[in-house]
Amino acid sequence: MRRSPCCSKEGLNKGAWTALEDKILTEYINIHGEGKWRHLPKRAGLKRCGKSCRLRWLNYLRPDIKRGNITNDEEALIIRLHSLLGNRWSLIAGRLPGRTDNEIKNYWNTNIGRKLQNGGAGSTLNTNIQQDQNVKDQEWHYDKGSCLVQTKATTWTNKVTVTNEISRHNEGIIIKSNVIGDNKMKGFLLSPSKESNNDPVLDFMADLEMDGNFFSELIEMDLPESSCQENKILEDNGNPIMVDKVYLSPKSSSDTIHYPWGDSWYDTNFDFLPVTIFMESGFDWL
DNA sequence: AAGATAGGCAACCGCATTTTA
DNA sequence: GTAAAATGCGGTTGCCTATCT
Repeated sequence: MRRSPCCSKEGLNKGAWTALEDKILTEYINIHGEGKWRHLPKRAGLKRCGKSCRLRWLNYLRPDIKRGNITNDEEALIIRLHSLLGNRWSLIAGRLPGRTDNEIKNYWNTNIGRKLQNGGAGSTLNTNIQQDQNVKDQEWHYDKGSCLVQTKATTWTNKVTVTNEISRHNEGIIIKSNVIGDNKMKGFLLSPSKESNNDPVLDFMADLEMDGNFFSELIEMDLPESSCQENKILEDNGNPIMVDKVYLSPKSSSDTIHYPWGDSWYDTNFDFLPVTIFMESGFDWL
């Protein structure tokens, strides 16, 4: 037995919601709770698609929605999360209590995205991240493809090799030792297989299941001081280059790393600073 | 003052994934 | 196990308001 269609689109209201519709929806959900969106419009007496009701509730009517402008801290966090996750707005929103994915997406498109576009990534953003970019005469060795991406909001499916040893790299991504543990990252390296023609991001995704907690810990984990330079990485001569992902790199020149995809070796015995160094405050809930 | 343009945001649309019969 | 509905998500649209000319 199959389900019946979610709703007939005939005779349904579209466009802006009226105060009366909001009231009806709010009262219905207050009594019956969220969910069952398919049946909600009919039962509540709304001439709306269930999908529309859900959206209205989640983006506007929910009591825990935070109103008002995005704060500097929130903006900094959005930027940081976006550099890690890309346009995973729902996931980013999950880290900003009271903010919706739609709101963050709109904010990004109308504010941050524009800043980045106009001034170059990281160059005009008045954020804590930028302040921390002023560090350091570091020697950077880098290559494309070292980044973290999540395919879905709660589950990561990543292709990685996890090892407690220094590993050869031809098989693909390598992570050395205790990636997630006591919130310390000791020698965390990701790289694409140099033989692979695949997108390194995709390369990175398979084989290892990580739940939402992994991301929580990932956010909290130690990262190199300059990895948060908004899409900017310094070449050895000090000139910045623009990349489209955040790279994890060694902290100091004494820890010079030749990344695996360069057919070389690496030593992961170096320190990372906490990611929260880039945010001044307000992220205790992370 | 009026029309044009730009910006902001709520809502819609279509696709992917998950759930369920 | 399969197929279709339900749900979730990101991209896009279009309306409203503010600002500019």
